[in-house]
Amino acid sequence: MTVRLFNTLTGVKEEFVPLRDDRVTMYVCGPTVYDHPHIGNWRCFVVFDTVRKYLKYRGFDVIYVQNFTDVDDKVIRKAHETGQSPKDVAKKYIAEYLREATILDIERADVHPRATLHIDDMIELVQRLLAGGHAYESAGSLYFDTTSFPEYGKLSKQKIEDLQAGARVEPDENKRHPLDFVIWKGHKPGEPAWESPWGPGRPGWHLECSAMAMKYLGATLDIHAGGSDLIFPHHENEIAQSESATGQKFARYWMHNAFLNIGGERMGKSLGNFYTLGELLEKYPPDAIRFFLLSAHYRKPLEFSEKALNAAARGMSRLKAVAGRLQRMRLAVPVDAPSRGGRDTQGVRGARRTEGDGGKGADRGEEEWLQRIASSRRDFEAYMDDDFNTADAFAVLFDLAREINARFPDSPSDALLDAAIAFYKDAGYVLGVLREFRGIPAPFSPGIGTKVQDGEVGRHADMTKIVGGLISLIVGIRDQARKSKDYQTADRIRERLTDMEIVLEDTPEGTRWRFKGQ
RNA sequence: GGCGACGUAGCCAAGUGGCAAGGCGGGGGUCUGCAAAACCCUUAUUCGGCGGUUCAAAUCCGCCCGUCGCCUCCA
Repeated sequence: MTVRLFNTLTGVKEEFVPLRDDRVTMYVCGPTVYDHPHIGNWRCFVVFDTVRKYLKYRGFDVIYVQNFTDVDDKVIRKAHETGQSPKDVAKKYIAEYLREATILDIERADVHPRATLHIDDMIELVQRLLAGGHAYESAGSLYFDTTSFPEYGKLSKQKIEDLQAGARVEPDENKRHPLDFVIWKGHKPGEPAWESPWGPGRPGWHLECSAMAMKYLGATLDIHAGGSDLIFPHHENEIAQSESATGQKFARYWMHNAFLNIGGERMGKSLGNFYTLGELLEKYPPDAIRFFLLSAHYRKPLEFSEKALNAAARGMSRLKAVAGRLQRMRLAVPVDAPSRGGRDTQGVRGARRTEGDGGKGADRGEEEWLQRIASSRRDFEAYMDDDFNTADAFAVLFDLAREINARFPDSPSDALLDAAIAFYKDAGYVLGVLREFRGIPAPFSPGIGTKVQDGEVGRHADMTKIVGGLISLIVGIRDQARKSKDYQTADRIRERLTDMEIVLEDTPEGTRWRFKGQ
């Protein structure tokens, strides 16, 4: 099987074949660093992080580039509003982006180029366009001449005439054609400017992606991705510029994600109907948020609601629980009395008893279980191969989880446990969930109620330890009460802890506690 | 006006020709000192509406209704 993906350029699902054997070059349009991204923005970053990871899982060496737009109208406006320099604004929000991306288990790009550090590359690109007759100077600015690129409109499937018809483009006297776009803006007072052969100014928005993508990934990239709002004009313009300059195809596969909706409408900064990651993290664990963002196919709109987030959190909780069980089985040392094989399978016997003999409960042998794990992995791959169907991929994890909870062997072989654990770890890596299970420490524990703040990380780690110790102490006291049949006291303690979102579970192996949702 | 999506159970959502995934929620059980967790059973004879093609359609075609996005900064 091979990976198939929907290519916006051709409008169909295609087999994915990278230009160079096992190497994939991928460019994803990154954030404009003037504020925190909202959760709708994060959908894009999470989706393409997942694409990247799956391609890596598939054995491709992925070179992933994601830019930071650190000079544009919004950055400049923010700077004026806050009395900072545009540079400081960008610096702050780049740091914020990277911190929040880590929380969502988004891997660092191989290169995170910043527009302001690539002015020379952009000037060079403008010069090539000028030399090729694709650009012209007008009133101190430089424009791309869209009529010089016959294929203009091929990505958005628009005809130049149609675009003109409805466009509410404010007439720019300096443009020869309404669709022409600025590639170099002449200097205006109060704006940052760089020297250029055409005098001081700053780069146009579309130019940076072309220049930086080609600088790090070559004239032709395998995958170029972004939100579907970027199809036109941003990506259309990138194609026009890049292909006019190089004469080569700019990107072979274009991928675009659909929006996150709220109340049926697109979540957006300007509409004010957005949630930031920080807000959601106060109520939901990061992998629940990530699961939610991947619970619909990336090309379909996804409806945001707290209800949906809650559902995702509960679901993730189940997945984490089964992963935890597998891990405890793997780590368990056989100190228990041999007569009691059941390690963490409480309820299993009862379930079997009530099941009667419907056949469903028939025990599988070791070999059959290994095959079952293998078939889950195959299903997972088949769904991901099909244009990254994360919704179905998650369904595979849930199906297997139920079976494991219901009737996994009491004494599985190491090989079987390893196979099950490896599958959940691999799938968890690709989908960006089950972080603790994968051995990656959580950036923070939401249940403790401490917000992640710069400089507080160390202190918070101590708090985690202290709180954990205190809970264990209280749980120990409660267990004493239970042993002496003082259930009134035991229940009171449990109720109080439950009120604090600390869940107690009495099992044959003793009492376990966890934060709600964990 | 041009281009492009979407409408599947209470909610989120997969499925694009062969008897409707998965998650959450609801109902009923098992287990438990009681819980929690887990498991079992159950919860859409039906996929916006009406026609058509087909042995067979949520899936293809046509029309209609409704919602949304892009065409302007926007993930």
